[in-house]
Amino acid sequence: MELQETLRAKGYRLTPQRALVLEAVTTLEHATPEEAHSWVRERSSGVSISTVYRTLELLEELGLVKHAHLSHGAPTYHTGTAPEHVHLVCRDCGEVQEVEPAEVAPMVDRLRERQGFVADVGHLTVFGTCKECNNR
Amino acid sequence: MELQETLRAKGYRLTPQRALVLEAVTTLEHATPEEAHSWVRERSSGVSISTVYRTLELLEELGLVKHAHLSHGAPTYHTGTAPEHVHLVCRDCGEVQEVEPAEVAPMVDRLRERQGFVADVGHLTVFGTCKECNNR
DNA sequence: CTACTTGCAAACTCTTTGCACCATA
DNA sequence: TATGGTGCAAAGAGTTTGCAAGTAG
Repeated sequence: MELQETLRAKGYRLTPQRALVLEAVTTLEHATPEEAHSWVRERSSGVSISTVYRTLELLEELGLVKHAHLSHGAPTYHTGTAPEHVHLVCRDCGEVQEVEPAEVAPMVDRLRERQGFVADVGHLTVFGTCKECNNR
Repeated sequence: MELQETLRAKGYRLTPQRALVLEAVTTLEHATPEEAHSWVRERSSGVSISTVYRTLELLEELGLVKHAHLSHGAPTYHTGTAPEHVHLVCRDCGEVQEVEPAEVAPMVDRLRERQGFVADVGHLTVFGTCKECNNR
């Protein structure tokens, strides 16, 4: 199993909790720590929220998950192995859309060329108003 | 005074606290609620942090200030009348750069055309690594 | 076995809210 | 003087941490 190896490579152990948290993030696709915790608890009721936080941090360090800020509150995690995508968050209806990095590529290229700044596209969240809300 | 009028137009009152908070944001250019509070306190020691939060929310509603998320923690406020700008935040050194909306205009246009999504450029923060950190 | 992990509870940071008193218009 | 505003303290989210007990390797 890949998780096992990735953990062991850095001296960490594979525990049921860690496997569950990773599975939660993978399954839910976008999960806050709270949501991941609920999902995990349905399978194994004793897992504490602290472990979820610790595990998410660990998985992120290992590159297995990434997070983005889609609201003012909690961050949302998604698998780090999934294709990168940019989040569009509508401030009126709260809807979250995912778009391909190609949509923002012109900006990324420009920033790299003119500012020497390399954008982390996978972490990018654009706030604004969606199509539906603009037509109201 | 402009602040006075803007407030009164919506039935709000001009108080010394409100004037101070706006002045803090204008002077500091980028201030977290905490930083604005400190600044205000140097002038008027009794002002409470709750008032700062309440005032920032109010000023934002009036369009006099805007906020962006430049770190995982507190939001930073800046005057809403200043020219819009995009924030580039380096995750290695923490430096915050401001660039003109023109830098991201191609992305904004593309999102509007293809997704019907109107981006709020003034709120946009791009995380990544800056020129200096890339050359290390 | 033993070092790494976990659960629990407490602590912490940032922000919001209820309420009695205060001050603007 | 009538609202709207303020300070204070307490309550809430979200997150982190110390520590004793548990467990993977």
